[in-house]
Amino acid sequence: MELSERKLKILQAIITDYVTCAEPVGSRSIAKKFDLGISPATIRNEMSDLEEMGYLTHPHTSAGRVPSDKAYRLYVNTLMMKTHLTKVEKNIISNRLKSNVSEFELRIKDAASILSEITNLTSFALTPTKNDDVLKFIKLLPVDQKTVILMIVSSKGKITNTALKISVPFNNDNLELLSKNMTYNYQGRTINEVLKDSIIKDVHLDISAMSLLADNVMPNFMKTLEEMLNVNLYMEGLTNIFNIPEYNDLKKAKQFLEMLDKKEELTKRMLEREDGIIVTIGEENLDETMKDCTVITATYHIDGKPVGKIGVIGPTRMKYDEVTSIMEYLSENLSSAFQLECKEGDEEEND
Amino acid sequence: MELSERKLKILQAIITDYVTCAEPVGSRSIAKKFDLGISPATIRNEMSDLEEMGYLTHPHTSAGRVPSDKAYRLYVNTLMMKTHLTKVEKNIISNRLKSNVSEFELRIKDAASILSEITNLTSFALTPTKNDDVLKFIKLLPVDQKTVILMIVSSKGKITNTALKISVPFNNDNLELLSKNMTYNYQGRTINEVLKDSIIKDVHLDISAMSLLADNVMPNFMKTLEEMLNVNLYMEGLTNIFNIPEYNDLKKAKQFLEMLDKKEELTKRMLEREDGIIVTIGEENLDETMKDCTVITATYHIDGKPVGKIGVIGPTRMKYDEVTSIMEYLSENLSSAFQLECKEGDEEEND
DNA sequence: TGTTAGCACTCATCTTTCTCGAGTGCTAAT
DNA sequence: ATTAGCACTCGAGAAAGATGAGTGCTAACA
Repeated sequence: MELSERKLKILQAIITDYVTCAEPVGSRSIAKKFDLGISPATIRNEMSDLEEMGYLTHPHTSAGRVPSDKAYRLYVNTLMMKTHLTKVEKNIISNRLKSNVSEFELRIKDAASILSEITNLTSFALTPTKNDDVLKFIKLLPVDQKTVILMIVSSKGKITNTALKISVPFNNDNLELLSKNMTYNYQGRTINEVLKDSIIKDVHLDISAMSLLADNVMPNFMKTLEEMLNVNLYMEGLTNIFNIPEYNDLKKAKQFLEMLDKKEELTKRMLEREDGIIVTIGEENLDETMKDCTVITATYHIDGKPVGKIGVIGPTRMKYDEVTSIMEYLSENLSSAFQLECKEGDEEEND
Repeated sequence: MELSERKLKILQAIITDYVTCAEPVGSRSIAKKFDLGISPATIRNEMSDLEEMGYLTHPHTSAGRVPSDKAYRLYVNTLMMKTHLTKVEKNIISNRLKSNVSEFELRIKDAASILSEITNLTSFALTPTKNDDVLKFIKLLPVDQKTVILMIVSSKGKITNTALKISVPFNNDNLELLSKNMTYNYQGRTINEVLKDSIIKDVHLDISAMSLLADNVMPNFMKTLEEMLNVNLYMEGLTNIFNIPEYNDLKKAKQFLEMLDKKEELTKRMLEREDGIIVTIGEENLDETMKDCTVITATYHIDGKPVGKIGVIGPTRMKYDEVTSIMEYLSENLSSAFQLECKEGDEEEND
């Protein structure tokens, strides 16, 4: 059987209706709401065909039709049109992203926040992966007689520091020398390289006092590098699911929230996804617990490279057109927000 | 009417039973489970008295009795005995706090995590307030020709830094001079003082080039200080409520989660609470949305000063003895974990 | 041949009724 | 003062019935 123009129109009508009303759609209501020029009976026949073809399902005999995952897939791939965000929506997004917050992570969290507010879905944001982030310089700063701050700056402007308790005596010159030595050794290498390549794991220094200091610093340096690789996951709008009919049931809501509670797993799954706007609908999700959800992710960029993701999770019944449009706009805006701060900047040797 | 010894015993029995079973307690089951040497009929009479006195309530005629907030209050104040944590529990707590995580905030979050896992309640942790944290030194470090890192170290070892884009030319000497100047001006002052005292908001420098640089740096310095004052709230074990009979109802669960979603408000409320182990039961909570919850908070210390809080939120029916004991042990452990890292250290002038 | 009206049939949902039993409160006996 | 006995209450859950949206089929129509 083929998908005639009319079948497509009917399918689109059903999806449109179901997405907003969340109730199985009957032939009569389609005939009334959409001016297709055909009677309920005809629509019924077509619906029956569409069901046979796998685009619709039937909760039970006397209920209307519900779009299947396959139908949503078709809709996303070919039927749906990009919606244009209103100026108001655009303004909300760009204004809120124009952040009066200087902290990087907070802004990413904020992006997730905006996303959940506009879509009324549960959203998340992943902080950038630093896999191919190269070290720029390493600096040790004295705090007091036993404490040193280890500061690591990477090319993407990520700064990390840790206060270290040092058990051996040291002075400014020592620290300065070690800083330079470490910078010289690790500059331009990715964090992964430094961590994996055991050859360069030790800084060899002639003076024994310095060597002792290095012994104190190196384990913490490595630990800090490891922590730099961590990706954070922020979730927002968790309670939104209570307003979604699909989860109007304690068990379902519980399952949903418990799924999202496993943050490490979720993070892993999301990192695996390709770049760009990716939509996975129901059964398409590899994760068993997500088989009745739709996940949409978008990528944001720093220095033109995709480094992090934002996304939404919700029922398969969602306004795909609106949500994807919003995410596209939001991720682009987020990228350019970072662009302003983190542009170019790869000069060498400046401390 | 007076609370005879026997009435207290019965009340205690009812509380003990209700706290574990979550079902209204009948006279017969008390007589059976607790060897009080009196018959159900006698217990019924006493129960009737206890109800009159406000310690018990009656969902309906044919149901057993349920302890009131007043009963729990009595229990917490006088009836309850401190439970001793088992070695296993103690080990779990101290091992997990022995953190292989260097980042300060993560460890606090981890404490909340432990708390929710052991109590099966929803827990939270507040990061330290930095109200009376004094600035130790300020340092500006060059990254590239347009970027400078502003680093602020406070006495409690809190380090913050921000990458600043600078629109005027600068060199190492400039930065060094400005760093020293700022350190000299703000060292030893609390963040609040620096923020409020408008007199010292500007660093006055003779050389005009330096003045321009300072103009670039100061707004960000102030912004960063403001952000340093922020207290973070971490919540853990949100989905635990789904295992609590009291919230076995979509509406209740929703209300609960939505209450916790208002993080700013919650943070404020929790900061207002006194130090030490504080228990507020049901109606005792000022917040309307918490009138059927119990909140317990404990304080952790840095340098002997109470600076942050951990807490649990759950139904008024909870194991007060266990939970408070756990929280006491946990908060003490958390304090001493920080003690190790943040001890003394108040020397001056070292950069 | 495609479209439509008509009608019997289905089945989830809502409401009502009924039954069951845990637990009380009262009374009278100990 | 305590307790046994018994009638009474009332929520919870099961069973039965009513409702109505929506289908699927058939036969008539263009």
